[in-house]
Amino acid sequence: MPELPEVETVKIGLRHLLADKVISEVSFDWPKSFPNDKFSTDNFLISAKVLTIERRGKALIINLDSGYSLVVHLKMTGQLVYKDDHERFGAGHPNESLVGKLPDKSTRVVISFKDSGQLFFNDQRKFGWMRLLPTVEVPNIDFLKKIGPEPLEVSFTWQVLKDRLKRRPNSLIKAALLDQTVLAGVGNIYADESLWGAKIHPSTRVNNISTQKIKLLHSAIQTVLMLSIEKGGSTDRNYVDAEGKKGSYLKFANVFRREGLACPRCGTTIIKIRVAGRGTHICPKEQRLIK
DNA sequence: CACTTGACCTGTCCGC
DNA sequence: TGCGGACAGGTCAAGT
Repeated sequence: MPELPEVETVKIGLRHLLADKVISEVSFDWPKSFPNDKFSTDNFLISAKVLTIERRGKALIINLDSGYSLVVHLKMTGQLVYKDDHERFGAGHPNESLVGKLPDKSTRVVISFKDSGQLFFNDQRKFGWMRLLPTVEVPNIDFLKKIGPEPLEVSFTWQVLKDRLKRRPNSLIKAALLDQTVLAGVGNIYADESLWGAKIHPSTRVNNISTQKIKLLHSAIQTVLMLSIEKGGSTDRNYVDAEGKKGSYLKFANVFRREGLACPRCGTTIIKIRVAGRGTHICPKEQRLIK
């Protein structure tokens, strides 16, 4: 589920919704979703105020004035949704269906705030996690320690992409793009969309991709990610933003989940194949495999 | 060592 | 309707 554009959208939403909020209570039902002890939560979560919220790859970091941070990874089906106590959504309101019914059976963690409001961490498949740890330790957790560069930073040039891909010279390009240590934030949707943009077959070995194609791929990754952030991300099944709203990028997608439909460039029927163990969407005419 | 495959979970959809 | 199996946006550990 949430890839870079979705997590970025959640981040932007939470920055407004949680600004200066003070935590009053936390509850959780599934230890793997929130593996923290009572001592830490009592001393560094309860009564702490939200300072800043950042994103690194697909991880979200909520910094508190207690010197601790909440690090969240939504994995496939995670949601971070804020609900104000006084808000009441009527029938037909876009938020009514989800936010009005929270908590529900997928709710793993509830964080309540002093004046008003609650933050719900929902996660149907229970792959996601939220961890409370000292802010200075955040960069040292395994996931963030090994993660690659942010693809939307100005420092992320095509040469950087080329260098990063050299770490996996014999991998299929799709597997390399999904590897968070190569670059941060690209998942299955945006890998497919970017490879279509650059007209590269996802099973092409990294070694066999020309510099010219790397440049095209670099540009396609940035274009696709920026467009998706503009559209509030992609909602395929579960994803919603911090207000419970769906993202609309998939209306603009070129190949992802469009098998059987026409390639927007050439009209050839898009097919779905399996690459690197993942469902993969391509235009079979434009994305030819070069061995 | 580089790379690929299963495991972690729940829910939905599709064929019989 | 019911049941089994495949599949779903991610990341590790364990396998080759």
